[in-house]
Amino acid sequence: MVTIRQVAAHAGVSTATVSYVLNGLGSIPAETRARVMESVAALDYQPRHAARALRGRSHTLGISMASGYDRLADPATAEILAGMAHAASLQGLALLLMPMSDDIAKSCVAVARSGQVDGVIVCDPQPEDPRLTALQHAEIACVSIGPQGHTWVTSDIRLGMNLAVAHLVGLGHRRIALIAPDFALAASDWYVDGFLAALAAVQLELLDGGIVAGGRREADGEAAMAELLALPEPPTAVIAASDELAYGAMRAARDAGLVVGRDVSLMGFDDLPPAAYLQPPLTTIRQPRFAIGVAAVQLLVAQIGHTNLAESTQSLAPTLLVRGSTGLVPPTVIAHLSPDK
Amino acid sequence: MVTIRQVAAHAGVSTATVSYVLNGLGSIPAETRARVMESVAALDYQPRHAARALRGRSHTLGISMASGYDRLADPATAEILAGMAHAASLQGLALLLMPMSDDIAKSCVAVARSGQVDGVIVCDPQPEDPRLTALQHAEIACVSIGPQGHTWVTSDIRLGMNLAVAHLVGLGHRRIALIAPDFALAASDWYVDGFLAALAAVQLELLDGGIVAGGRREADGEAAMAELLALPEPPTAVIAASDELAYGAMRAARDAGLVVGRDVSLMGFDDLPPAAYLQPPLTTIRQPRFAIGVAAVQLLVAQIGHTNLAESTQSLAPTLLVRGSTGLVPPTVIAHLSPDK
DNA sequence: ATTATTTAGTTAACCGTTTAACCCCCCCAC
DNA sequence: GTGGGGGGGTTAAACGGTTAACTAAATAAT
Repeated sequence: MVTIRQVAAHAGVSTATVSYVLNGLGSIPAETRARVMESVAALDYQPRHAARALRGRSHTLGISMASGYDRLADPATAEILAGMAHAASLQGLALLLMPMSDDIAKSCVAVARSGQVDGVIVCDPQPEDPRLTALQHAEIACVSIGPQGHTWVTSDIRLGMNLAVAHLVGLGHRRIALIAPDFALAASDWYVDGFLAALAAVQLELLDGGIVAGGRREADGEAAMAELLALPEPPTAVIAASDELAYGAMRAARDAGLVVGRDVSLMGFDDLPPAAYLQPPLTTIRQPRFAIGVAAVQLLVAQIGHTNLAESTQSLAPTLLVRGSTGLVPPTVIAHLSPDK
Repeated sequence: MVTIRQVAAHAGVSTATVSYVLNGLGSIPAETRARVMESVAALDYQPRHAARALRGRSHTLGISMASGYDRLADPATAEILAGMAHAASLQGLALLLMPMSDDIAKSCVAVARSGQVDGVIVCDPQPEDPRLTALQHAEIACVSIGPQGHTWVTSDIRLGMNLAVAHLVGLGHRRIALIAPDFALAASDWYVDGFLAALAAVQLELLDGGIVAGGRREADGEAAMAELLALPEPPTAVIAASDELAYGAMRAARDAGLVVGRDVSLMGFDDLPPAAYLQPPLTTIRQPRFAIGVAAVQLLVAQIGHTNLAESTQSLAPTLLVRGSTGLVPPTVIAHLSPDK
């Protein structure tokens, strides 16, 4: 193991000089600098991370996953992770997947307090997430992926809902329903609020029974869609608050003998991998997951630099992905509705 | 910041005693142990990771992704990652996503030599991957995900191919073709070899033109399937070496007016998220990705412990997932073939 | 009764960097 | 000629643990 002392001896200078050269500090003339760099190269010197971290920062950001490994295996999470890795690499920072024990909040704070990471990105924060309160109490820099805590970044669900409604209205739909998300979700209100606001923006009234409780799983979407189709005056278009709900909704529609995209329009939210492969391919709102990862790292880095833990939040714009599951409002329905107008 | 010295003072012992208590070493009577633990709790002491790593190991495993963040965003990679996280957590180890620069091999070795990680898991190793040679040269413990280097873990493709062929033969198929994978893939030979071996095992001859060059992308699968269907005596069942190829193959079959699962059987490999949502749902060979991640961590830990870098490889068993894209061989074909027998 | 061993600790030397504080020499201004 | 200032370094004290080597007392063996 080559140490800074050996490099110093080889270059005929003190260890301090070597350190200054390597960190670009102090006033070192080019000639000395070159000599030191030569010795570094000749001895193939690699500074020890632990020794350096013992004084300063670790230059590592921690990623705290909610308990259970399914979150990490989730394609959506993976994309966020990729964004974080990208942004971190640009800054020369490493990312630490924090180990999780039974008590995540405790182990999460322990790793941060041990100085192994300079800050923490909290994934899938629950309302009143114990990790956030613990981290804040320990005065550790942290950013959450989702609207929770003092600093967070998330997808602008309201905007997404607006895009969805506008798209459907553009196709002639007037009777639009919403399959709501799991109410345990931190952003669940945003879907409903956003939907109502979007309807209001185009002066459309909420359908009777036009917002139906959904959930998280495909089966929930199926049940919700069945409920909507059983309505006396069913909607011509349905927005599901997640792709997974939409998968189920599509099955329910098909079971009811309807052709999705023709007889009824259906939209999802998220753009998960299967969306493009459904029959018909699912029109959906793509969440800016990569960008969310990038932004989270940037916010965290900013927070680590200036120790003022100023509140700072960011909602990133999702995008509309038009595929086959949405189409012009069926003519029969238009005929049926026109007398009312 | 509470240090071990403060804990020692509080408990009325030396720092050595505190260290021994915390690490479960030395001969410390229960009474003293309890007193120390009380002080630890009272002062809310958290050992500094860097200080501890400066002498011993870092208790962190590095994960090196091939350049480009798409790999990290890949659902398959995410599942492997989840397995690694699971196994690592059980051992109290953290996982470091190593930052990547232009020269991955160099930055990868640099992080390991800096002691920030005790070993490296190399994902998506290419044939003659520079990371592997560099790591080996630096005598750093490493395991690759894929058959490359001295220690690796991968899916047993040959076994998977056997399962696939056996399944199709069980349905009465005799004319089975293979859409081969990207030949740049480290395990590409295994698909072809495994296919041939599986045919031989049930005394079936390879169809004329029964192995067609595939690739990686969906479009490759589509072209390959079209080629197979244009054969004078087309196969009744087709195995694609990846789900992605199968997606394309399914489209080609549909475009040719065939109903997959009835007129022609189609299988994939991998079981990616869309597979279950295709029409019909894709019968496929599920790779044991989570288990691969677990095994990789275990192999790496073993290698870090005993410094003998003994070669050690592991092929984990994939499983057959029967869905709708495979079915009994069409009766017309049986009729057509029976005279030959 | 004396020696050997075990128990229960302590002391202090590391681990490899960073960085505040200092030093020396030369040049310049007054 | 002397004081001030800066360029180009050096010295040594941190940083916060771990652990080899040692000590002192108690217990066991001969």
